[in-house]
Amino acid sequence: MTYTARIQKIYETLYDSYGPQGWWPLTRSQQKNHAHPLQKRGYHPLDYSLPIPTDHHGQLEICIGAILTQNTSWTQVEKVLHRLTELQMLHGELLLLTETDILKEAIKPSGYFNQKAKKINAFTLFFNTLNGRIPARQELLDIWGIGPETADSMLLYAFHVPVFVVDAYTRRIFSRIFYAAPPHHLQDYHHLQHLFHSSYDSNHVVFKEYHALIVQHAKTHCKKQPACRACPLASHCEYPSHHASPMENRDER
DNA sequence: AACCAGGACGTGA
DNA sequence: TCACGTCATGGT
Repeated sequence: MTYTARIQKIYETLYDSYGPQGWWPLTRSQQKNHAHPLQKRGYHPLDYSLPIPTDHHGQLEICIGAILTQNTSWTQVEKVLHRLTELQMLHGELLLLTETDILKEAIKPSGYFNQKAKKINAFTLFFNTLNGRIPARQELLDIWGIGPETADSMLLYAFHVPVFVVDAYTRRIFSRIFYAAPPHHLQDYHHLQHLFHSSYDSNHVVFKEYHALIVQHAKTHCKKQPACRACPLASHCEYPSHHASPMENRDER
């Protein structure tokens, strides 16, 4: 079985198991149609058109969220985004007028507030020059504080550019799935990204859903200490789960 | 009470 | 290039 076929099969399985994820969450997204009853606020499953290109506020919110969530849990970022919304600070111009100390205080719950305030400022300066234009990937990477994952998250979820987002979860899950016969350079961002790009033809819908499903799967089953019991990917995975947890750190102590 | 969370940057070899 | 230290808060 080719890697492409496996990548595609794994996507189908994840989608069947967890369903459409409705990423990226937007605080102001009012879902049209009748949404699923117990759906979390802000998520918009099966609506891949959000944010619409003229919704600069939504675009900015996603980009700021992408910066804030660097090495930080999303629940902390949600708190900050709601604080920023109530303070009416999620606007490109107002954000730059805000005192640095005020901004730092507002984003404190999401951690790294000194670095992230600087990153938000650097990005907002650039964002305000866009005027609705879609940025090039390299333009984003040239901004201080924006690396490959943050840039691709912005491109995919705020601007609907078909790029696959690789994160720590992606590496963890697929280093286990390809445990026995790993593709070369599985740890490298762009090599891993290419594996997904070559499996789909610039499909922003699949890329949005796939990354979100990976996050969901990493949180429920493929955790740092894996919970392989009832794992939906068990039949696709080469990781030797049966002697996983107790023996893993046997050389410690 | 360590460990983890939707990374990126600066440094030295 | 690349491994490693640093950045910070809150939840488990």
